[in-house]
Amino acid sequence: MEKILDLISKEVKAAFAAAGYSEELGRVTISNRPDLCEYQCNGAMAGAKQYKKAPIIIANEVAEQLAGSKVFSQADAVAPGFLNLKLTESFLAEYVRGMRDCEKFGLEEPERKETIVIDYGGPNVAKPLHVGHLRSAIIGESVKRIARYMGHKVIGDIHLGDWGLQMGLIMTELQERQPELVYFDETYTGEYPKEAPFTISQLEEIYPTASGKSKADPAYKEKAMEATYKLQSGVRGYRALWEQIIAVSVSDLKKNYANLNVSFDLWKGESDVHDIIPGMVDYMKKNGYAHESEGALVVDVKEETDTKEIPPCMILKSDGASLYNTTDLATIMDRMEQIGPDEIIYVVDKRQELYFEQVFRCARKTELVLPETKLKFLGFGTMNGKDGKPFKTREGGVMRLEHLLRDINEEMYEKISENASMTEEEARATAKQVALAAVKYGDLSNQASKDYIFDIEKFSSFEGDTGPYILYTIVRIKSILAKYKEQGGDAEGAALREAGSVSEKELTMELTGFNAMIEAAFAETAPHKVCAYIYDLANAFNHFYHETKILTEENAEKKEGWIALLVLTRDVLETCIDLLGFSAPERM
RNA sequence: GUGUUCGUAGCUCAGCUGGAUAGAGCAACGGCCUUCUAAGCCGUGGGUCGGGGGUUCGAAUCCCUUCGAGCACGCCA
Repeated sequence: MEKILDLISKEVKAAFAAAGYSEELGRVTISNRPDLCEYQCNGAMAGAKQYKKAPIIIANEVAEQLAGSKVFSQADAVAPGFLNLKLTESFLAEYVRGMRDCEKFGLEEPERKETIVIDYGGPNVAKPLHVGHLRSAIIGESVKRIARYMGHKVIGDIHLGDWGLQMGLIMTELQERQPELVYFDETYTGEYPKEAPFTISQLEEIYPTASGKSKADPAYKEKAMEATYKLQSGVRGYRALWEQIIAVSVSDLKKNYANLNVSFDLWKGESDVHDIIPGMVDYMKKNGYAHESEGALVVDVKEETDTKEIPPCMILKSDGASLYNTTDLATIMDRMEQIGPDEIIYVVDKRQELYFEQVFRCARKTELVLPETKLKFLGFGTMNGKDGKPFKTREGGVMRLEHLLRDINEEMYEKISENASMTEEEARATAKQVALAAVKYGDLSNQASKDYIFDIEKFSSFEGDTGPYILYTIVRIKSILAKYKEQGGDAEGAALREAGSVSEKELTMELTGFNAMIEAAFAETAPHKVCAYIYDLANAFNHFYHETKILTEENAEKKEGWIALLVLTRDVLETCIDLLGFSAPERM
């Protein structure tokens, strides 16, 4: 379906043309003076100079053309040259009926279905998820869902940190503790045990211990580097042990991400591209892209238009070892070969922006990607505590994601058990659902690129612009619809009718903005636009709700129309929160 | 130092592809529950959009400048 603003603009453009002016002036926007009109067009003022006429004269001429329009019940020229517009109820009802009968509420399929890889999550194996991983997961998941809803083919890749020195450190520490393990016996040729010789909590404790030891003890570090080398050169026992570490860690990560309602299509990691790195480096050397600088192998990525010196992209360190750049470039190469995406989006801490700029330029220059391949950096800001400083536990340490969620779930459970009469089981489940909405909405309603204050009291509050408020609105609608059905009504089959009150019309108009909002949220990778939209929609609904007694309405036709409007509102709201990555309970 | 992002109500944030009187939420104050969930709704107060200059019929929005804050800047990831 065409977006409603385009449809209206078409009408006004025709009027401009008929009055002898350029069509371009007829662009319509949503009114910023809702007390005066619903939509407005400012083209008369823009065209005043070109046509050497007072804007109000132009506006009047256009308004005359619009008289008797089936779209506008009102089209007034107002000083100094605004064109104030109101829609006819019939046009609006027609549009909203079309919306309901469409697959995705009138959202059109994209002209070209693109393949998009979204790189988010980025946890490290054997390290617990902490609050720093929260934003990438929440934002990435939402961006993925929005792109998919748009009709694109979207692949979410977690991009695990599963290679390199950290793995060597863990294995070294394991060897210290359990030297008798067969993995370390290089003469062993048999099968390795299926059961891992450690649990996830042991693993999580081992890494920081090993990391600490290697800093204090050079010999220990040497051993870790050797272990890393053995792993990377494919020594059987080390590979087998590494696989165990990955397996234990990944199953724990899956559990944690599932609690966040986040899922990945690919669980690829840095290790997956290890084997293709030498070939890539050769290719860069042979084609003259890479050269030596201060002992390291680099690719220059400066451009003439730069306002600042951009350092070269390093491919190999002066000791010949690969580094993060190398892995990321190899990952791009791998993705181009395996998937061939039109676009890759990185949902990463914004502090890495310059780094990714280098990588992107390097990938382009070395033709790892096609000229038309889009590489997008979606940087997010820091999650701060109420003091405005990076979020910490009360003790000043890094907060584990698990603990954060546990605390919020508990707090929400207490609130819910105060109000509602539910079984403990239902209250627990509802609390979890509401808590997730609180956290996600709290994050996503801010622009991703900005730092934000993680204020759990604010987010989980039942008042104001919060996730719980959105859920509450949905639950209200569901409750009415359930009662309607109890009375024998057919809610899903109810027919929409023309709006009979201001609040009903406003709610309807809010609904019509859905497709344009989704397109904007996708184009700008901006989930916060979805939040802003559902907040307005929820407000419009609650306003309507308080003015309208639905179930007690005598006029059956009116009642049915309202029910139909509620069904559509519920469906749009639930679709939107699904795009944000959470869901609503039946009651709360 | 260079670059970059940002500065909007007491607090947290929208608005920024230029349009009328700059919007929400929280906090404060005042109303509305025998009626579909008051986790709601309605209202009041609160602003030199950091300062200055420019472009424009018209600027929170675009340009310049200045002050302040965060962040980044080749062998970490």
